[in-house]
Amino acid sequence: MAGYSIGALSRDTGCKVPTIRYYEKVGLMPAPPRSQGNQRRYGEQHRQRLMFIRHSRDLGFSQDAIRELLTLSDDPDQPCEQADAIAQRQLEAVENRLAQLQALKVELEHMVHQCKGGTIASCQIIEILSDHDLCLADDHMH
Amino acid sequence: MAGYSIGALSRDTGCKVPTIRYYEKVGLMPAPPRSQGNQRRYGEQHRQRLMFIRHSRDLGFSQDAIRELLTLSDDPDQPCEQADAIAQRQLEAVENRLAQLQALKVELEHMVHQCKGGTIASCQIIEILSDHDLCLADDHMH
DNA sequence: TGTAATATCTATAGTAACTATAGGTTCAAG
DNA sequence: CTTGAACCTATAGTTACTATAGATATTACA
Repeated sequence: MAGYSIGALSRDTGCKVPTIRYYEKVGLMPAPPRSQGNQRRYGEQHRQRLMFIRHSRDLGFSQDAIRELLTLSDDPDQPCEQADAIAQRQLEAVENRLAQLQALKVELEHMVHQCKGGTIASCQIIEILSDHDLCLADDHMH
Repeated sequence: MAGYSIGALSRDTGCKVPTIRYYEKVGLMPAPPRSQGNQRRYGEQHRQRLMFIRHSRDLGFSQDAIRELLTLSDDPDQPCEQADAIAQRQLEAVENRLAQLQALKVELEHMVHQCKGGTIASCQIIEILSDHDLCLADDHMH
């Protein structure tokens, strides 16, 4: 019986076995042929597709975005504007998240440096968390 | 009947009504007294506690971390080492995430700038996503 | 005081993106 | 041919909420 087992595919791609089955269930991966005993048998095109999915996930693309990208990549004659737009959106999201985390880091550093030991009664960390006015930026995320 | 309604508390704290009920269910907020008709009635101490929770969430603390922090703050004579440790841990997590996002941003920018329009067949975005070797850092997160 | 609009109540299910578990079957090596 | 690892399905759990449905309470206004 030719083809990778799900475990081999998993080792090959770094994607866990239950995750591969999950991707099949949600339709990111096609249902592969089965062995006589009903076990999944994958081929090269499955490996490619799974790599694409993992790489996209690593880059923070959502399942929905990946679904779009996969549909696009299945149709090589389409203009690539849409793919570009998806990537642009992702880039913007990442940039926003970066800015938020930067602000957050500053505030956490502030909290940590304020704490000089002692008891909770005088703990700046608890105090800062209790009183929004004591924090540096009024308007963190959302 | 004295006290805030859940809606008033929500407006006051910026925390959605179902979220307040949810916090009660998971034990972050205590069950408040009820009106004759079984509606929740909150007081000032509830407002304080909810603010603490929201602010902590905004800073990215997990529910578990907040639970710890709340236990600490309920016991003002404890040394504040533990609160400091929680904040430190949180700071480290934020720093790691920042580094990851930086790498990610670079790669997305690379992808986006490579794309010069055209069709999917020649689209660098799809190509980079398809072939891990084309990406800048081999080893993004996890 | 009556009524209508708004707010609240509970319980349950859904969200994203998986991970873990239980209980059973198949495969590959010795 | 046996045994242990890998595989199968189905279901439940994770985090931190959000949404829904159907019933009751409160409040504002006439």
